Amino acid sequence: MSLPGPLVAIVGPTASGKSELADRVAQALGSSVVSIDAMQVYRGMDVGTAKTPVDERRRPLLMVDVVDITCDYSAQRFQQTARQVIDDLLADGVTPVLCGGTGLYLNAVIDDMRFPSGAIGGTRRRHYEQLLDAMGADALHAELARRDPQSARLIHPHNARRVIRALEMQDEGRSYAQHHQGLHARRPWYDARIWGIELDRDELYRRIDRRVDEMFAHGLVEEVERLVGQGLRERRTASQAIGYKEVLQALDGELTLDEAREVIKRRTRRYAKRQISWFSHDERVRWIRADDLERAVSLVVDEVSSEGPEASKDEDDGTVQAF
RNA sequence: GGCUGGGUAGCUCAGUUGGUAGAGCAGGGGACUGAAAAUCCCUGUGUCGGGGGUUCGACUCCCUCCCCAGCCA
Repeated sequence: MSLPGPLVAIVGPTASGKSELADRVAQALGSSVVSIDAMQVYRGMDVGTAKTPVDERRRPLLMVDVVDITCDYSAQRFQQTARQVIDDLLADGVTPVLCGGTGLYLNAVIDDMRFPSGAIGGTRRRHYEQLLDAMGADALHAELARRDPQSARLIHPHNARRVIRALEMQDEGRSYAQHHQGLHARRPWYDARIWGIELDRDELYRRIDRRVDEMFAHGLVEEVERLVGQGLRERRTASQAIGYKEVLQALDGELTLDEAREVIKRRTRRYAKRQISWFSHDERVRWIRADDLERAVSLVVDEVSSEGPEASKDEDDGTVQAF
């Protein structure tokens, strides 16, 4: 049984030029772009997430502005809605163009990733967080080791966030270790053609610096002020986003605006490194340089259109290490 | 021109009574199934400004030159 598809995915580190490439590819395919980004889902978070402005979009941009910042989103919710969106496009006979840098969300959508069904968060999580404060990370990890030694072995004691998650799963009668597959062993859910944008580190960092400066020029501070009125400070997910967190600190007088700008750049660089690390361990990704946009567009487009939706077997066709 | 401080890892600096160097930050690498732009782990050799000398041995002492900062002319 062949997988649904095909679909195209453009991935890569932040500020590498994914959005433009994806938009152009979607234009060529008469399709839409599906954003794979944990922060662009939030309504009102625009300049800080580098969301392509409406009037610059050649094709519809989906999976952005789907919730208010007061909502604490999750990978599972993203999986559900994004798959619905993708399936609708496929049903219309077009090739969806996914685009984004949130590795977990990408894999949650295009791979067979199953989340436990129980509820999340709420009082139980608060309970564990209080426990963490009271006993410390090592003791909490020891508690996990007592209840679920297999999972405890997979999680570093200091990674309290994941320790808590594993304890929650244990409460649901599940084990983190059972669901854990690592990045390598994932089964595809869709027939996805994944392209990664590659560029020199120096050039990437220059682009990041430029982008951050542009965000300030385009009203990042005003955007944050506006969102504060909507409760940004109280939200744990939205308020920790790069750019938002630091401007919030600046508004609180903990940083000067210039310091905030530097911290944002540094944090973005590190984020980019994590993205590269995540995507470079997926063997399906074919890396391309986007120096020549036209060439990149036709490379991606030709690859799907030459085969047609039928010939979509998920085989490793000699993986072009494109130019 | 004279005096006084300084010149040690990309940056800021430590370096004990002479035994060929070490922190913070930056940077690099990695993990990853419900917060993921999050969370967590690993990672520090550089002509100790140049040259000469003393010494078994000098980043550490002496001489000299170069550079920087401040003060005095």
